[in-house]
Amino acid sequence: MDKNEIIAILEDIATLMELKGENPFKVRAYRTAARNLENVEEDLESVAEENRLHEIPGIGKAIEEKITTLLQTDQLPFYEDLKNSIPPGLLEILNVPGLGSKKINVLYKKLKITSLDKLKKACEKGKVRKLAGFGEKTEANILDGIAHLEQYSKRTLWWSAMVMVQPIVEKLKKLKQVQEVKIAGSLRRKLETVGDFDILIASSNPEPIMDWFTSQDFVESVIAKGSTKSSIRLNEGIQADIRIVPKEQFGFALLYFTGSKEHSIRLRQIAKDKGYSLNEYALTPLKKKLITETDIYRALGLTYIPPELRENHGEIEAAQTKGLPHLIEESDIRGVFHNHTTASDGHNTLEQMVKGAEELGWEYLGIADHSKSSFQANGLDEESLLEQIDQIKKINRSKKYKTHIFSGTECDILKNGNLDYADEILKQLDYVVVSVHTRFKLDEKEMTKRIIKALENPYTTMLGHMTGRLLLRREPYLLNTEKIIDAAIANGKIIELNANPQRLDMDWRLWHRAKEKGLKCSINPDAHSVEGLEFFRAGVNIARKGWLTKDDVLNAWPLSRVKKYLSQS
DNA sequence: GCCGTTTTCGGCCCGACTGTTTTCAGTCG
Repeated sequence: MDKNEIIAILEDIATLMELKGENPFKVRAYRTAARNLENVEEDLESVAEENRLHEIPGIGKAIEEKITTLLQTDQLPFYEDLKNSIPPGLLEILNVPGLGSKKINVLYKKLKITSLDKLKKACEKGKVRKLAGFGEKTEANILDGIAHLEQYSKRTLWWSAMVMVQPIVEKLKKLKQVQEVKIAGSLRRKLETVGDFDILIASSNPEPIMDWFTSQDFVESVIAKGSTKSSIRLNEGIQADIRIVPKEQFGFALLYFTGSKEHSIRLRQIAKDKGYSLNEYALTPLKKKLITETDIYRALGLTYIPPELRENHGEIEAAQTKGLPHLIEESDIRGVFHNHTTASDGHNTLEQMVKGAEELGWEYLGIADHSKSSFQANGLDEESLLEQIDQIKKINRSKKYKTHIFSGTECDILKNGNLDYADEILKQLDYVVVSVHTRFKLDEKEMTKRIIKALENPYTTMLGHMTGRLLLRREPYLLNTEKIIDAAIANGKIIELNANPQRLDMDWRLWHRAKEKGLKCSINPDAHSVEGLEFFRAGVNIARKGWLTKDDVLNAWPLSRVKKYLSQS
């Protein structure tokens, strides 16, 4: 059993205990343990074998025993008993907004409600409103919640979310009562997908803003409306929360509503250790005026932590010792490598793509059309590829564009780990991206071996979209990421950060440790059109979440350094 | 269930909004 499965079980235990009405602090202990386990980068089995599990924060005697049992036997009687003691339907009821463990317990005990379906019927018959602590409105809200559950429970890609929320922010900025507007929450932290939108406003006159916000065309329904906080549902089905505070509290509120929750909890603990209390309005009893987030971090003995890093993945410790990296920025990008043209499945010609890159001010652009096995993507046969190489040479020589073009390929990794072109072809290219496009269902061992073999090919430059995941659509294929990262480093290969908003692969959670081990990154938009080049911005967001600096990223290097690197690799 | 240079017992982050109540519990972020 691997770490992720154990994390899932610990979280499950927490939820089940919550439903049983267990001591909330006990419940929290399991959640904390699960969360802290996520941050463990060592192999869990070795840690367990060396009896060091209890050294992980939040893991004491009881949870250590449970993890050990799971590692050794793949099962946990305690967990099985817990599951058997609770009707599984109660878990899905937890997803109904407004229903928590207490209310669900009442429903279960008084009305024998064990599923969403039974809950719906009880509401329709008017039984729920008669329960103590429930009423007509609660009943109506439950019915409403069930109706929307399926439709609205989905998360949204960060990129799509920004498209929805930006126009709202722009309109808010124009209201005369609004002094300042900022997007907060997971959107500000640039998480790959978001569940809702948080917007924060500074104003001394909130009522007109709330009236405006809750009455616009983009509002499907108003969930809550108060003088400082309101929640609406957008027509697209996503919840948007707006919070209005006086200007002097804006920094505190921004910090608080940016989160993450885990990061905020750590900050509060640090404040408490220093004899303060931190909330979304102030750091008390400190009298000194703290205006910005930087001021607040400083008062806590920390350097400023960029929102992307606020995940409690070691950023607090680093900020205490002034050890945070100088994160890569959009303006550091000097070109991109993984792009397609009409030669394979792209929508724009080679020259249109180069012109697009030139307009972005880039020094270079890499062309990597599909290889011959990718029939579905009109992959190039050897002859067409050689023609393209010639064409690129001619354009470069003509100096028609300020942007230098590199000849590459996105070469399929065949089932056995061989590449789709022979070495004689590959060696004529400036670089080679290798990717898996077929046979996704191999088992973990075989897939890992396959990819490592491709990384061992001397002509391979970088690995494309490592896990093949499509966010909110397709799970990653099975592979051992640790082994692949190690193999890439051992062979001097780069791993791509595919910046397509649906991919963002390799995941940011893996980058911090990988870069410390020496892995280099290439932020690649996987553009299939000129507009697609813009995806590099989503890639930079994720690179920042992965603690990457411009030195870690090949395509933030100047042309001369890139040329030198590619000629030597 | 975890944790401890005040503690091995008694805490554990904190505030707004809703809907139910007549002063507050539950839920949420």
